[in-house]
Amino acid sequence: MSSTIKISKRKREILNAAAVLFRYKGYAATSMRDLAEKVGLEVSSLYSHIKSKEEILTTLCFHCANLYSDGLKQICDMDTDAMQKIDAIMDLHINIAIDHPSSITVFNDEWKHLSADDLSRFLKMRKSYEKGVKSILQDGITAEILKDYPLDILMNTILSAMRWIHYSNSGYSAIERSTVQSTVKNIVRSGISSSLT
Amino acid sequence: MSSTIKISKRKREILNAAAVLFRYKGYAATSMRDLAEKVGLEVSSLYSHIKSKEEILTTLCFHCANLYSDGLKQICDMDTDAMQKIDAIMDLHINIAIDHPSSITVFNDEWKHLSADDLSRFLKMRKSYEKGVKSILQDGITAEILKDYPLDILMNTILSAMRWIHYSNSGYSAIERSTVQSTVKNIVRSGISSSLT
DNA sequence: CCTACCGATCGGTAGG
DNA sequence: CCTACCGATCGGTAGG
Repeated sequence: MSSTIKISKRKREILNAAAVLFRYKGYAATSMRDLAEKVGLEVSSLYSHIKSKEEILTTLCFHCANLYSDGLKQICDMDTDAMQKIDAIMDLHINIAIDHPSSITVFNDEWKHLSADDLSRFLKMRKSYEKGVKSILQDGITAEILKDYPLDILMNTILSAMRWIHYSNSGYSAIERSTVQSTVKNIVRSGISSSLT
Repeated sequence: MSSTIKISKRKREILNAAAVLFRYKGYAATSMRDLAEKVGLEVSSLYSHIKSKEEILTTLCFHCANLYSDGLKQICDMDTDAMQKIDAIMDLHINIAIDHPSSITVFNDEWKHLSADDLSRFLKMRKSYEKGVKSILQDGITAEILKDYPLDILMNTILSAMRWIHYSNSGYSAIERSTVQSTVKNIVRSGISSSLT
C-alpha cells in the first residue's frame, strides 16, 4: 500500500488546483502566480504549504502511480484466471481515469518534468507495473486464453486503448461510466482472446 | 491536399531540431536558447528563419494535422467496404507514428500551447477528422460488419490503441514495422468486428 | 548571422 | 498569510 501521510485541507486545495492547472496549461506553462490566484493566496503564501513547484508535481505523479501499483498488487493476489485479471486491470484504469481526470492527465503527460531522482524512481515504478501486467498476459498466452502476440505490443495496445477516457471529462460522467466500461472491455477482450475459447 | 510552401534547408533543420526538443522537454520548457544551441546558431539568428517560437509549434502541429487529413481524404475516396477503410486508417496512423515520431509527439501533446486562433483552427480540423472516421464506422455498423457500439467510444478506443507507437522509437524500427502493424490491426479488427462475419 | 541589449516574467526568500 | 524584493531566465529586437 502507498503511504498515507496527513495532508492539511489547504494543501489539498492547492494540490487540486494545481492538478487542474497542470492538466490544461501543462506544468511548465503554469506559473506559481496562476496557482496562487486560483487558490486565493499571494504567491509567497503558497510556500507555507508546499516546498516548491516541483514538489507539487512529484506528489501528483506518485499519488497516481500508487493508485495503479496498489491496484495491480490486489489483482495479482486474486485467485482467478488471466482473463479475469485483465478485466480487473481494465476496470482499474477506467475507474482511475473517471475518478481522477486531472491528476491522471498530469501523471500521463507531465512526468517528464520530474527532477532526475524522482524521474528515475517514477520510471522504475512504471517498468515494474508493466512487468506485472506482462506477466499476467504471458499467463493468458500460456493458458491459450490469449492469442500469442508479442507481449510488448499486446500490453501497449491494451493499456493505450483506455488512455483517452480521462480527456472526456464532460462527456462521460458517472451515469455513463458503465457504458464506457462495458464497451471498451468488450472491444479489448474480443481483440485479444484466442478464438479457441 | 496540404499546401506545399518551399522551406529553406536551414529552416527545415530548425524545425526538426525543435520537434525533437519539444518532444522530450515539452514546448513550454524548451527555450529558444536550447534550440539555438542545438542548431549551432546564436538565439537572435534563429529569427532570420522563423518569426517566433509559436510559429514553429504551429508549423509542426499543422504539418501533422495535414498528414492525417490528407490521408483520410484518400481513404474516403476508396471504393472498398468499411473494414478495409478502417484498416487503411490504422495503416495511416501506424505509418505516421513510425515515420514522424517527434513531430507526432508534438502534435499529440503540445497543441494546447497553440495561440487562440491556431488552436481553434486545429480543433476544427480534429473535429472534422473525427467526423470522417465516425462516418466510416457508422457505415460499418449499418452494414453489420461492426458491432453496434457507441460511435464516440468506438472511435476513441480504436485511435487510442495506436497512440503509443510513436513513443517506442528505439524499440520498433523499420524492420519491426510489419509486426506492430499486423498485431495492432489484428487486435483492433477482432475487437470491433461483428461476430456474424 | 552576430553583438548587445531589453522589458517581462519566472520560482522563490526575508522578515514580519 | 502578506509586503517587498531578488537573481535568473525568458522571447524577442536594434543595428550592423
